[in-house]
Amino acid sequence: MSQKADPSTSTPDEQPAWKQRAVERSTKAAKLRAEQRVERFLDAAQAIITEKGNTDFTVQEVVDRSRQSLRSFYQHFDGKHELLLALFEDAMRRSADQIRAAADGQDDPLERLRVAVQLLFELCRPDPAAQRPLFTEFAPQLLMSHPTEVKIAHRPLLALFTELMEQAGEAGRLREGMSPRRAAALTMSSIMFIAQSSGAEDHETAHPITSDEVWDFCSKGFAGA
Amino acid sequence: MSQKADPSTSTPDEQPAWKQRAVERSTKAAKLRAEQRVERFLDAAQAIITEKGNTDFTVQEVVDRSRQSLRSFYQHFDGKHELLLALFEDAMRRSADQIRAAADGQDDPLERLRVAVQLLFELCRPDPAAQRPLFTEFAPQLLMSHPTEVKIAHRPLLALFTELMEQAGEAGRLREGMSPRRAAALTMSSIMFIAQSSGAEDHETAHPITSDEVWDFCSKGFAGA
DNA sequence: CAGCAGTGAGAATAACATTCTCGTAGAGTG
DNA sequence: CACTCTACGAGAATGTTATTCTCACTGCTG
Repeated sequence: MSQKADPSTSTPDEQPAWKQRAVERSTKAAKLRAEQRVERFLDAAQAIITEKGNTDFTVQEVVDRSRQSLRSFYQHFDGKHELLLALFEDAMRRSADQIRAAADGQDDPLERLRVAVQLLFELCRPDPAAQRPLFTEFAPQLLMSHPTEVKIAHRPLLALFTELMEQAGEAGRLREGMSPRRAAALTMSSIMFIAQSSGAEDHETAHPITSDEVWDFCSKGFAGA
Repeated sequence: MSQKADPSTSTPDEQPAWKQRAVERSTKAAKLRAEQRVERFLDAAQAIITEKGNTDFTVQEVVDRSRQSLRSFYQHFDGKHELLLALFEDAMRRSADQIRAAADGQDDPLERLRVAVQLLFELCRPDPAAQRPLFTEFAPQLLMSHPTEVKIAHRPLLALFTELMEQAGEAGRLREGMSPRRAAALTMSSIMFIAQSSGAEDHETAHPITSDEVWDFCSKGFAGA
């Protein structure tokens, strides 16, 4: 459709460097503006979520709050879906940083893991009070509709846990034949779902599962000798 | 609002036996018809889900398929939500039965548990081919919007796993101080979420987690000596 | 037969996400 | 400065669903 003359190279995608730079200069400003607008949408959405405590906001609300327009919103996002995804990724990244920081306070590899496991558990828990990562609320839904994107969002956390598992492995604290990567993935999944399930406890035989129990379970399983 | 004369008893809810029976007789037919209609809605919805492989049907589709009317649908269900919940509970119950049957084929308590764990894992796994319990697709979403109802739906399965854990415990195969009930809850949560996460693998470092790995993880954890 | 509860058919409503139209302000360019 | 071109704001228009409402009918029961 838009192929212009380009007889010199076999890779029409890659323009000569000078042209790239020229275009870039011409684009930089626009790009910057775009980023600012995206940022405003993101901030507005984050604020609304924190206020309302859930992710049931309308696009209109975000638009109004950010003092921009629907027109603009859909120019920058493929849809509400992408906005949520962006926020989710961000929250995941922040959580990973927070957990890493907490784990770094420990010397023993297993202790580091324990801290990480327990903190992740607390962060994923549906806490009515602390609206911090209420994204855990819509994460499960996302997990089904866009598993690939969720995997990407989980990456920072997975990387962190894999590191911690590797350290434990080098210290000979991992079970034989246990791949650090697998162990990390399995542990993360377990923690996150258990946290979700432990949401509304209070029924019949009191279920308030504690982070200690979770750690115990993940590290040692349920089987005896 | 509707209080009629009832000078004889302090419990206006309990009518004399003859009246109860009269009402019952008068009601029985209606009740039967209602049940049939509900059943038709349920069957129609189940059929559509199995066909389409997901739960994105419209109420209208169910109504058309069951040859009834919207009017009737909302007379029998509080909304689409209740329909899904009913189907979900049903699927859970059936799965529990299936797993129990499979586990009964084993003698050793731990083997029973292994079979149960692995089968549950397979059942919860998002299999594009087998549409059987595709309810796992919307279960996570439900988990957030109506945790209480989900808990109720999980009950049969939880009961089964608790039984199996107790048997293992009596055989001295459970870890010290491990409550069968807790072990069951933790194990179930882990399996179900891991199954979900293992959905779209195929990226980078091949993640096709197997049921063996899940069993290994749940039973022994990741920690070494 | 009259009344009533349940029903079918389908229009009306409500909420949203998403798209589209029109008019404008600002940046880059000559 | 005048011109063009792009992104933007404001908000109307569309499309999809769930949910409710209206009207007419039907089968039962007294």
